[in-house]
Amino acid sequence: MRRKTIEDYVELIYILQEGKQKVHTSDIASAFGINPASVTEMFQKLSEENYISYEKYSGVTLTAKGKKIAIQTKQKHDILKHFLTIIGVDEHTADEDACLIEHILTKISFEKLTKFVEFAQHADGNTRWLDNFKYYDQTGKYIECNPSNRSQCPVHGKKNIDHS
Amino acid sequence: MRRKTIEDYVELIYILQEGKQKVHTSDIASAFGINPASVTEMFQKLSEENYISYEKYSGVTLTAKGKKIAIQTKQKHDILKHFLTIIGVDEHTADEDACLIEHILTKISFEKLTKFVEFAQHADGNTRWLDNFKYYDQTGKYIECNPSNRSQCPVHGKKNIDHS
DNA sequence: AATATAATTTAGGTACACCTAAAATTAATT
DNA sequence: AATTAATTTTAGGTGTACCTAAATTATATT
Repeated sequence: MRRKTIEDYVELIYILQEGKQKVHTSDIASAFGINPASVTEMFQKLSEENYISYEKYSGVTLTAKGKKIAIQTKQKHDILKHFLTIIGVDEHTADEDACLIEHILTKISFEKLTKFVEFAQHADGNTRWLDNFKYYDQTGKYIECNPSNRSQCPVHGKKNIDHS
Repeated sequence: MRRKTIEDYVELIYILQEGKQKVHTSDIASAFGINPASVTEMFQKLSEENYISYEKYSGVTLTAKGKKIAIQTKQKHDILKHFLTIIGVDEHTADEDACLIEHILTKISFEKLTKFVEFAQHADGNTRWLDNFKYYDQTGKYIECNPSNRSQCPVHGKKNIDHS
């Protein structure tokens, strides 16, 4: 099995597992938009390699091994999605892109991206640059929000745009 | 053929084409680390779909259609790599990750990322936040570089770290 | 409880991008 | 020019994740 396949399946099982005991073939099939027969096949393989515990006709649950990977993958997904929304990507697109990138980004890049998101989240007066970025994104113009030109600054002077 | 396959091949052909007329089976094979026979197969398919012009035993060149995709893909690659290096990923890793992400990032995300890189590149005094990010990356501490605390600011007061 | 319905699994099959080994072609060496 | 060496292609084969159709098992209805 490919890394992407394992991660996609255990991540989805992890998410669907919330509030129910077992995840069924049909749950996965409809979520992925694939045939239930394909899911059965994957359940067998995932079970062989101990990512899930599986008994015929009864659905699956994650093993500790599977759960660990699910959590790691979901975490990557969330960070990636968060990053994309920070730079202005709509939630739906951010979700879709995160879904694909989560499997291939190296640990190094992921760590840097995590730090970046943390940094961008830190709102104690340091996020002015983010407003500036949004302004650039919308207008194509660079602005400098020094105290000296704050009144005519379109972002902090609150004249043209909503940057809530 | 998968989108990724087409893009990988035409992009590489485009890069290897520089300074020579034709790109050969063996060039691609060694660059991708795959068997020359596999490249021949792909040449046939890429030729069928008009991405390259191919004559047996004589190598290939990109068609207009292939070149267009190659350029678009390379541009995506460069932006992605650039972005990753901005947030502190080493060049080699940035290159590898860009290679994979370039095929899957949506147009929307790519456009936002492009803007972000442009914004980060714009050095007219607006990149202080980037220094702050680097500082956070290295120390885990958030700083605020107001004019009032500039002297004791570890980034712009140039006391602790090199942030050239 | 018997039967109808729904879900799951098995069996056999497909497309894709790779592979190896052998054949064909081109290029290099004597 | 003839032979050797290197490159390229053909032919047949592999693994992965999907598919369809049919068989099996579980669930719901009367």
